[in-house]
Amino acid sequence: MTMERPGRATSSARAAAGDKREAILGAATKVFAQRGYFNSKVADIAAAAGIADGTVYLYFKSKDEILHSIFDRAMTRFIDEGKRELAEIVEPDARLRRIAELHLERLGSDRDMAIVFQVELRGSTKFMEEFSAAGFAEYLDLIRSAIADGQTIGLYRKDVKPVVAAKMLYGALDEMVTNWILSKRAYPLPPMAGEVLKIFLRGIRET
Amino acid sequence: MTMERPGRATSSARAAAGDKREAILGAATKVFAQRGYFNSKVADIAAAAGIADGTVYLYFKSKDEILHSIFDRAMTRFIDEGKRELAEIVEPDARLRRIAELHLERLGSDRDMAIVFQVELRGSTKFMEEFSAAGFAEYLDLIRSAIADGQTIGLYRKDVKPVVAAKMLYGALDEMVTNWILSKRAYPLPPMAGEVLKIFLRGIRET
Amino acid sequence: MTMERPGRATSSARAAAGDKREAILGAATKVFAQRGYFNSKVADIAAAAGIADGTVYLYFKSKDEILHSIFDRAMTRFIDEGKRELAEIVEPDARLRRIAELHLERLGSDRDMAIVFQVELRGSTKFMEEFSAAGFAEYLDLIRSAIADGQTIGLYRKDVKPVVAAKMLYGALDEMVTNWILSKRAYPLPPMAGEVLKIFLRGIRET
Amino acid sequence: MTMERPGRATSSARAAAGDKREAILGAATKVFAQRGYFNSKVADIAAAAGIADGTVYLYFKSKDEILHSIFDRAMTRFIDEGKRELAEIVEPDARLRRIAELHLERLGSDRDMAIVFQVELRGSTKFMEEFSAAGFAEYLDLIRSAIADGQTIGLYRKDVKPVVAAKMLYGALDEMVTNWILSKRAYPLPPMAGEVLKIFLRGIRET
DNA sequence: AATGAATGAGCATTCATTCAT
DNA sequence: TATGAATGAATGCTCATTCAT
Repeated sequence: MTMERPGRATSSARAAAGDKREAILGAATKVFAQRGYFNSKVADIAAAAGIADGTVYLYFKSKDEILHSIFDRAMTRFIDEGKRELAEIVEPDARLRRIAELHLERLGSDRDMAIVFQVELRGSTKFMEEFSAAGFAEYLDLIRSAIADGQTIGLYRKDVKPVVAAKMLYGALDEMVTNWILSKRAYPLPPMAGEVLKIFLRGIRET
Repeated sequence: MTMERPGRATSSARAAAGDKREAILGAATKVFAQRGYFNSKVADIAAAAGIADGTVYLYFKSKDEILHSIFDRAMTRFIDEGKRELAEIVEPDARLRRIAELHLERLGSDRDMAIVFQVELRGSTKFMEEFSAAGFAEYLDLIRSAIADGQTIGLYRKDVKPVVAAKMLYGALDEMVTNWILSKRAYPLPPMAGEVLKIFLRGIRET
Repeated sequence: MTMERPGRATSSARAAAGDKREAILGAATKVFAQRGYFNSKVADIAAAAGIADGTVYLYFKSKDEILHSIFDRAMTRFIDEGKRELAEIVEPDARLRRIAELHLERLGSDRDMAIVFQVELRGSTKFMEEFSAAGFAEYLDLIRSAIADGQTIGLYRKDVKPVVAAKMLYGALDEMVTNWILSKRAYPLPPMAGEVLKIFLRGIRET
Repeated sequence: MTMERPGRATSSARAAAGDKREAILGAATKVFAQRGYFNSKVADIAAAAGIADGTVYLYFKSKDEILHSIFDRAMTRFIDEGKRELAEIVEPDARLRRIAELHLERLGSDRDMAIVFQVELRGSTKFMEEFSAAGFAEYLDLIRSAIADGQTIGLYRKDVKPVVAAKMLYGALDEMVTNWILSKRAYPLPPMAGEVLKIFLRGIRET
């Protein structure tokens, strides 16, 4: 990683700017996941990224901004991918299923990232409020509208509030992730989507 | 205040000691809720409790132990109350309903405590693991067994795993609390129990 | 300094608060004089005062505040003493002479303090402006009014502007101090007052 | 800009080098005057000079050397000009007058330079000592010898020490400059020379 | 000569914890 | 028990300087 063959040094150095930012973000994700945000030193992150302490500040204004960037980057990716994946799915059941699967696939594919999302990002009301205001509201609305659509076409019960049902599904998925993180056993997370939906969809289905 | 007549010193001191311990715990809950665990100074807690900084260490070994004690105290109370309340309820639906209600009533009645539980206690995997190992497992099992009972008597579907269903219900309730905390509007939390169960119970019911 | 005989421990501890503040101010004056404000570490000051680093912050909010306090303390003392000394002197020549003597006596009696005043306090326009606005204006006015008085009674020439003459005297005294500080030879500063006045008073005297 | 035809490279580069050195010195004077030496970053200077940070080090060994160079350059200019201007003036009064005028003209014509001289160069005893040893001694001697000459020809009092009188004049002029820098009002500095001399020359004149 | 990304030593300040009274 | 002054380890961030290109 540090040593490069001479012949490739130039192209490698050129790509370095973006790479280094990514390296810091990756290192920070790992470090935050292991020690927690407040217990992580900037020096730890720099060391994990293989750079000098001061270099961190060429790419981020503060330790706090690193945490925010981890969140922003992941959220942007997640929402972009989500929109693309859901673009052609109109059937409510299918949409909710895809949402749930994506949720667990995404977080289940990167344990460190998941830990940061489930644990570190919640360590302060300040951040949670920002999180709420940012991507979360949009995400929750995605679920809510699918449920509302299902009600419109008579697929789902009209006596449940779509917002509440959406929060419920989100909360259930969220709990699956948290449990997976804390579990000592290593099991695949995505299959839990089916388990949750088995109950949830029956619960909101019109009889 | 410092000097007591010998004859009464012991009992009085004991009562005072308990009171002061409670005062610190209460003050800490408020302070942690407002500023977050890592941003709270022991001096803040002492000031809020109306005592000197050093006195805190006569009752707690460290700042960390205060957080733990807040959790332990609340969890003990919650579980005790839960056991008492649920002692005579055997019907699964009713048990789950009572559990959900208690969950939201308890946290909905003390916003600061709720913030500490929903936010601060999750700021570190270390604590979450301890939390998991401690009361949470027991709590989750309470839900799980009610569901298993429901399956046994043919009330609930046998194709859902009780553990998963239990986590799902817990996650849903948990999300209701988190949303309530972060919401700018002040609404009563307990009624959300009904909303959640409306979906959940239908979702696990045998048809 | 650290060890006290038991019998005096209490009163010593009681006096400690004021003493410690003084100790820090004294230590800082010495350290600033030796290394310069910007090159002095708070740790240096603490060490020189025989206390722990953090203790400094129990008495001062910042390194900057220490410098300000050195100035304030000295200025207050100087002005108080000046007012007292000058209270009964009305004759302009005598007043100017006493002012000049006090100026050089005061700074000549504490070389470190003098260095801080002549060198460190001038290392920034910011501080010089504050200095200007604070005691300096008052001090200069003391000189100015003595000269103006002299003009009124026909002792001093009316074709010189009192403000300019005042600045001139101040500048001359100031230069004596600066030269004294930088000089390798150790000579008494106060006698320079006579030398300066020999020229100055003749310069402004009505013929 | 970087590539030059071989034939012209040397002279062109040499000129550019000198220009760039000047540019850095000019930029540094402005920056130091505004923010103070210790609060100025080398990056600020480079930016103000329109060059890259690293380029500064092709012309100066350190930040400190820049300050020294500013001083050296100005002092050399000042002394050269002084010698030229004073070459044909032998009459003591006239010499002192010309010295005072030059002093105030020079500093009064470049406020940033004046600030650096009056404020920044005095922020450390170390520098002041060097300053003393360098041009200042020579400058002071210029004044002193003029006064001594005046004594020899019976123009000035013999009971004043030429060195003290020289310091006094210097101190007075210096104070005029400092006051001018700190003043919020913008007034011409050179006329103050006359005001100062009006008093000073009378003060040293033989009666 | 010029660049500017990278370095890493350096430091003011905070705050959990201790302990003499 | 209670106090609160004192401690000193800990750390985010800055910035003069270097050096590969």
